[in-house]
Amino acid sequence: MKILQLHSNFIEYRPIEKEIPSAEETEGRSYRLEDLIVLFTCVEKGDNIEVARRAIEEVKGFLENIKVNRILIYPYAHLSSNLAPPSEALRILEEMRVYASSLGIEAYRAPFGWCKEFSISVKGHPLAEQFKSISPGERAEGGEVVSKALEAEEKIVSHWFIIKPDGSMIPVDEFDFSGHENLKKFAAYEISKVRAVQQTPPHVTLMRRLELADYEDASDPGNFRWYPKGNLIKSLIEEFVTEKVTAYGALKVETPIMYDIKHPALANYLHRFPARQYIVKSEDKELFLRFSACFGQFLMLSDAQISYRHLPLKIYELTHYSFRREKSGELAGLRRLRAFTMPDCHALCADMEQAKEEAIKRFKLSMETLEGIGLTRDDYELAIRFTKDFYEENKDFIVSLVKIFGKPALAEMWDERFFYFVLKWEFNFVDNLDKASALSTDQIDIENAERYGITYVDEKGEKKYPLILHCSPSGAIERDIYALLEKAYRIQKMGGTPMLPIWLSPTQVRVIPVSENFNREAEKIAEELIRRNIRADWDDRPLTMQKKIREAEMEWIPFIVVVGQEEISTGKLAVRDRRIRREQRIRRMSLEELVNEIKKETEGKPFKPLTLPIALSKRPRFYG
RNA sequence: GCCCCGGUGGCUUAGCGGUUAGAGCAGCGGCCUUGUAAGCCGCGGGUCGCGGGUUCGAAUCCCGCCCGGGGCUCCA
Repeated sequence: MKILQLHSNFIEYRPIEKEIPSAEETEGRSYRLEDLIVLFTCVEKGDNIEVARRAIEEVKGFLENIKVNRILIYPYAHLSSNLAPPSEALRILEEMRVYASSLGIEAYRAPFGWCKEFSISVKGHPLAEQFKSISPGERAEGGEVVSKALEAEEKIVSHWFIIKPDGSMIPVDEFDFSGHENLKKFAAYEISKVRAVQQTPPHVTLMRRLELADYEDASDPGNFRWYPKGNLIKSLIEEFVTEKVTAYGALKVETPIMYDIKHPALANYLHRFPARQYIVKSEDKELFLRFSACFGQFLMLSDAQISYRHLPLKIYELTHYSFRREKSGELAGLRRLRAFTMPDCHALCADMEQAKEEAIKRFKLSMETLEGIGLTRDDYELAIRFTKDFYEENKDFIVSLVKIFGKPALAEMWDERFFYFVLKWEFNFVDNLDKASALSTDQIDIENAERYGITYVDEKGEKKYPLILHCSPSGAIERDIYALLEKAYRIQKMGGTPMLPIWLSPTQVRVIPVSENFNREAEKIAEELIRRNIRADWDDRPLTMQKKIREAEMEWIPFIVVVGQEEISTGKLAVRDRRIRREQRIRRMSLEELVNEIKKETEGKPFKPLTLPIALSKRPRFYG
């Protein structure tokens, strides 16, 4: 159906003569209507009642906007070369009028099948003239790749339980959540999907104030800019996760970020994955930007020679970036982005026994990863999702995950399998707005080896399809930072001092001279700390010491060293330790003791220098 | 994507039909120079998100778009 929609001061029309034998009967007089929307409407082959109604619903929205409630449906064949038969067209036009009337719109229809003369006066505002095209069964426009999984998921029947570490499985509504408030929030979020908070997420304010990251208007929503401090934190976490995963034995690789949308193995997978893609056009090809490392790794593995002796075979990539063109309303600060950095580790396993064994290793790896980043077991909740069949055959395995986790977990059981996996678990963080987001996750995939032609040769020399585990031990790096910031905010709200883990603090030690006379000493101390691989800087700006301390505190710097005559004479530094409560916050210690304490605190974590000048007067402000 | 809310110097904001749009912070210039969360004075800086409309007159009212937030929905 095509509609030319005109916001008119008036229209006058007069039927002259019948164009077709089936024309409606009508008086030959002139008709005039004022202050209305005229809909020159063309019914096309295949249009149905649903199209008629949808057209009216769209028009109704417009009527409400411009505060008009009168329409004229004017049959107008010239808008299409694919006309519906006249009888059908008449039926649909009449349906439009009746439906409009039922919605309280004052609706008229010009007679069908006549040659008419008309005069019209169209208003001059920008919205006055519009063209609409409505086709039957139309869902998304623009020939976009819409996931079948998205549609399938709407039909999924889920059963919700809480599994306790002792193995008992209790329907969610019978579980006593006392002592498990966070799990209660998480379960409520997952099941009822109801939340009623309306405010900027705390981490968004913090990521800007701390000059970590910000929105970039010139890009697509959900694509962020990262300032030096944010980039440092992000790359430290990336390196930490990479070290963990490679220590676990994964082979680190790199694969392209875009793929041909028409590639046979990929086209199918696209439909099985519930996400929308960015499309890049290149000459006559269309490519989609990856939303995970799956394709690249699967294509690589399908070309590899793999023996049962190599299994379980682990392969890893840190996707910088993965892209998911989430609907604009779903984006939220660092919690939900369109471009994000995600570690993705696949494991090929010979059979379900090996897969379960490997899954347990990865489960532990994920806990160690999150806890290394700076979250504790209290900060995240476990969800396990599986099919009914899988549960019945692998109950012990599911319970063993909960046992390792050590807290009750939310379980979702599906009657049927809609996805490529039979089991999936995630660690979820619940934020200050009671929203839950997945961090670590792993899946047992029973479908993609075959789809991608990934095989291994077993003991008998036969080709077999392995099972594939898909794990992100930390989840998106941006989301880890979101969790750390939300956690810090929560601590502050409860009267504590917010801070980042010391290994992630952009400045670990700030040196402040009591006056300009001690600038030289302050600089020397900062330089010495830097020489010892500690991120130190010094405040050389012409401000009062009090103000410098205040600013250092607002930057969440873990250690502030004030240098004056006393320190020079005694050789002991006055160290303001952020981890300690107000009263005893200042500790006397030597530089050596300070260095050792930081080294001990950050042991086993990667180190990178901060790429900002050591002297604060040389630093630009990126925000505020 | 749909619905609701918002966008005023770099940041936080006042003004919400009627003078040259006002402030704090930051920046710049100067003064001050020893002890743990804001020292003092001065100066510069604004197509009031963008486009259109209404009006004698628009930051202010209307429409569209962009960006952000929230909700629906969805996910790492």
